[in-house]
Amino acid sequence: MREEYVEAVLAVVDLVPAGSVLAYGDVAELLGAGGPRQVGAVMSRHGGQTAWWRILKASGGAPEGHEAPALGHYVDEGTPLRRDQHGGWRVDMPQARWTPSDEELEAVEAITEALDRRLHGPEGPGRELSEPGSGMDP
DNA sequence: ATTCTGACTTGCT
DNA sequence: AAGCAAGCCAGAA
Repeated sequence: MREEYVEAVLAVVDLVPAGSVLAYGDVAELLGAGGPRQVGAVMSRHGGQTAWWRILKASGGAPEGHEAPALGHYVDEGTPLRRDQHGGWRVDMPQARWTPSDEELEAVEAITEALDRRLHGPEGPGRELSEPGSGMDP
């Protein structure tokens, strides 16, 4: 994926306050680009330098393969958790899910805007130039 | 072009 | 509540 997308995702992650979380799909939706799997891919490769535990599955489960350290952070930050039987736990999504304030929403918008600009280029995506040799004439 | 894979989601048993 | 299938989006082989 493009480097610009990676930076946009990480920027959003940095916006999430301690004690709150966002699902992969939520980030994708805020960004208006890519899907849950793309966000997951970004976190997998570049999440190390961020508060990666604040981005997780929509079901409330911690990032695949990182449940132990994630739990430590959740306890630290007082993230709402729910116990389930057999000693399992999961983040209480309805409570923990981050809902951006107006200002925060503005910041998010700034990010998506920058992303669109950098992704589609300073020129609009609506540009219709036909490249030489791209003709599909029979 | 086709197929496989993955820090995902949702809908249906 | 838990398991399964199908969708979904991009990158890699």
